[in-house]
Formats: sequence, structure tokens, C-alpha cells
Amino acid sequence: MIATATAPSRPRYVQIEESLHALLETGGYRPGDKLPPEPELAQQLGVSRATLREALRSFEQQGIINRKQGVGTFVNLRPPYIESGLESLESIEMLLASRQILPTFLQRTVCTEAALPKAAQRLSIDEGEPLTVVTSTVTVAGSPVAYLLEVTPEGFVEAAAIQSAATSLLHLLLDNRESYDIAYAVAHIAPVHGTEAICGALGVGGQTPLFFVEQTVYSAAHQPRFYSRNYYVPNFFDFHIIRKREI
Amino acid sequence: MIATATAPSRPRYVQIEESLHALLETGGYRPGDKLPPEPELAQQLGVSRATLREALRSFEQQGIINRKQGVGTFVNLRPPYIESGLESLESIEMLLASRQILPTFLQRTVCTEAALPKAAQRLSIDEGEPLTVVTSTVTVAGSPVAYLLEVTPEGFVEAAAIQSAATSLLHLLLDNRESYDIAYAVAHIAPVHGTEAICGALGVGGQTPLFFVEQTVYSAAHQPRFYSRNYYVPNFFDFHIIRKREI
DNA sequence: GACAAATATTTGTCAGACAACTGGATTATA
DNA sequence: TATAATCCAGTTGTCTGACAAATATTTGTC
Repeated sequence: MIATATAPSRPRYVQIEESLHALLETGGYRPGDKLPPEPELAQQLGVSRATLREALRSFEQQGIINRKQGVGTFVNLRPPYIESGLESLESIEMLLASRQILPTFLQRTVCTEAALPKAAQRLSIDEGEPLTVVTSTVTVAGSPVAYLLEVTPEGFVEAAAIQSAATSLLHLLLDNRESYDIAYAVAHIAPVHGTEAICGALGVGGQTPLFFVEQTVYSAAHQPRFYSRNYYVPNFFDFHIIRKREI
Repeated sequence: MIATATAPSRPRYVQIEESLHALLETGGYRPGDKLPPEPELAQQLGVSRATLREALRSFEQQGIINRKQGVGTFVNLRPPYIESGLESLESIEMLLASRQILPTFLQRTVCTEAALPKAAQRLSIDEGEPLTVVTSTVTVAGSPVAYLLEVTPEGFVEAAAIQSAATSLLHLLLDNRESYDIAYAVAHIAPVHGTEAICGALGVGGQTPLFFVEQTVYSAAHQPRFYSRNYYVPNFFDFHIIRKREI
């Protein structure tokens, strides 16, 4: 039925979630539609009702479905823009790819530096440890749209892979799920004026407010693996966030 | 045991989630701690194991706990800053209150205007319908830190309540959960230069980049209820977001 | 001490049953 | 007839009890 995939010990209710997800996506269910009754759905997925309900609970938590006692389970309307806001960790390549845009990386430089105190703290390593620093200017149709400065401990990513890649370092990490166990990032955002060098690279005047994102990227075990300081040209990007009420 | 609270028809597994949340917060559980075995915990909460497991699944989905077959259930390390990032919908009062700061609202004006096309579209109402517009300057210890422009259809909030409140309109909505069913917002963020009026109100020069947040606030049924255009002084705020990898 | 086997602990899954709730159909009543 | 009360089928919510599977601990053996 479902490919056993990489981890054979993954609990069934997680696998069922994936089956359910596929069912909702490709099974022709649209917002507002009613799902089959739980006993039927459980049989259809080859699982007990209790296990199915754990998966459904997770979906309900995410706001994908809506259960009502005595009535049924319904596919929710999705909030606008639910996907690909800032709350989802993506590389700039992924962001642009979803709009069928292919970026070019100019002036891509890769160098090794000793970690300064701030960088060392951020990556939980010792001062002076070697870091790999990648800087690049991202252009779309000839116009520069972003300036990236990306930092990771030397050796975390194979040097040859970094050199040969024509992508952002973050994309390299996210693209190889198995090798790098990237789970989330903490991003700080601010409006700034760029330095002369950055404004020059982006071809904007010194008075143009830039969108500055500084983020540290963590593994699932909360180990910092990477950080970046990126400058975006605001007119080209439209950043948004879904803000959910808590409690 | 647990107060029956407002809605008696709320499913038990949701109530259990709240009990669990309280248990984790006040029950002295720290990250890494192991929870009691499920049968014991179920008895402690006065609920069957199946129901408890649905609540636990929801917590696992949120990354709060970690279950491992044959071992136990553990409280997760929390990512830094997990709370009160931009991804959580809060009023500026709530944001500052968590840091023991009490803001003052100066030059608070309340007026009624006819909806222009853009505003009408945003709030899904007809052009020309009356809107209540609240503008205010937020100061902390005498220094202006934000300028708010908040808009809602007239009548959605009682006029007297708006007039008498010395808070942001959003705070009024979030503070009265029962009256206004606010669930989430879609926020767009950008770095901008303020207009003369705004820079004047905030006491900054025209070249200072401001943090601009334009958000539409929705009910649980995805009805737009409110929108705001806010300008923040960047040096006073440190906005951050948790960005999670999807899939 | 090192290794292997048995045991205990804990989460994962199942089956079946009944309760609670909803919405519509049916029936009783004015 | 119109309206209200009742019943009924359908669906999610909850419970009980059991066993399977994974892991950690203890015990036995050399």
C-alpha cells in the first residue's frame, strides 16, 4: 500500500497522516466536502478507528479539517496564502520557483574565516573555529534582487559541493534532507539601509530601505547548523506571514 | 476536577489538552522530563487512554512533546523564542506586557469614513459602507514607538466601547474572545519610509527606515473583520519568526 | 568484566461497544 | 393546515480491555 520508506519504525498514525494528505490532495476532496464516516475511512486505509482518529486529531490541530459530533468531518476552507509565507522555511530558489522564476547567482564567493565571538556563539562552536562563508548576489532577469551572506562551520557541508553548486547554501542544505537534518530557523527581520558595498551590489541608492533577514537554522535536535544575513530589495518581494491566535 | 467552562459541548480531548498544558506549565515539568506512563496519566486526568492519546497526538504535532515506543513521552526542548514571535497574533499591548512595559496611546482619534474600493475589497463589504477608523501613536516612557491605523466595519464593535477604550482596536477584539471570534491574520511586512505626518508623529527623520506591517484579521470562518496599517520604529522592536520546514 | 538471555516497562494498535449529538422525517396536537 | 413534539438513523466522542512491538533493565552465564 504505502511504501515502507526510510524508517520502518515510524508509527502508523504518522503514515496514515500522509495517506490522508494524499487523499485530500489527489482524491478530489475540495474545501467544504464531507469525508466518509470514520469506520469506513478506517477500513479504507486499513487501520483501526482509534489510530485513524489520532491522525485526524493532528489534521484538526493544523486546521485542515473540522470535526463535529453527530454531523461529520469536513475539509476546511484554507486561509488565503496559507503556503509559502515567511513562516515556512524555504530557500530563495524555492520561493522563486513557485512563481516560475529562475534566479542567477552572481559574484558568488566562497571563503574560509575564523569564527568571531558572535558567530561562534550563534553556531555554538568555539571562537576561532573555521567557518565557510558564502556571499552572493541574486539576480532575476538581470536585475539584482537580493544579497546573501551565508555561514556554516567548515566541514558540515562538503567543500566540493559548495564550490560546484550554483545555488544558495541554504538550498543545498534543504535539498539534501538525508544528509542535513534541517528542521527550522529563527529569523529576525528589520528594515535597514544597506552599506555602500551592499547597495552597490544591489544597484540601489543608499536611501532605499532594504528588507533585512538574519536567521539561524537549526536541526531537529535544536543544534544550530547555519546562519545567514540576507538583504532583499523590497519592491520585488512581497513577504507575508500567517499569524495565528494562540490559546 | 476541571471546570466545565463556557462550552459544555467542547470535546473532551480539547479540554484534556488544556489540562495537559497547565500540567506542563505549572506542574513543574521541564524540557527533557519524562511524563508518567499513559495509563497513569489517563487516570490522573480522569479520562480514557484513547482520549488522552488524541490530546497527546496534538501536542506531538505542535512539537511540545516527543513520544517513543517502549521508552516514554518526553517534554521537548523548546526552540528559542518559541513564544511571541510574529507568527503569533498579538496586540501591541500584549507584546509589550510580556516585557512588563505599559504603553500609552497618544493622539488617539476615532472617525467614520466611507469605504474606498481597496478597503471594501479587503473587508469583503460594499464600497461606501461606513468604516470606523482609529489612529493612534503608541509611546513608551514618553518616546513614540509605533503609529497605528486600524479599520473595521462600523457596527462590528460597539462605538462606545471604541471611544472609551485607551487601547488599540486589535486589543479590544482579542481581549473579548466571546464577542469577536478572531482566529488569525495575514500580515504583509515591508521596510518603508514614513510619510511626513507619520515621521512627525514618531519623531524620526524622513530617512529612517520604518517597519511596516499591513494585516487583515479573520474570524475562524475566514471572514475578514479588521485590518490595520502599522508603522514600527525598528530600534525599539525586535521582530522574529520561527520558520518551520514543511514536508 | 563481558556477553547473552530473560523480564519489565512503555508506547502502538486493535476490536467492539455504547454515549452524545445532529438533522431530518414522522407523528401528534392545536 | 400549521406547528410542535417525538422518534430515528447517521456520525463523532469516549470507554474498556487486550495484545503487539520496541526499548531498557535485570539476571544469568562464562
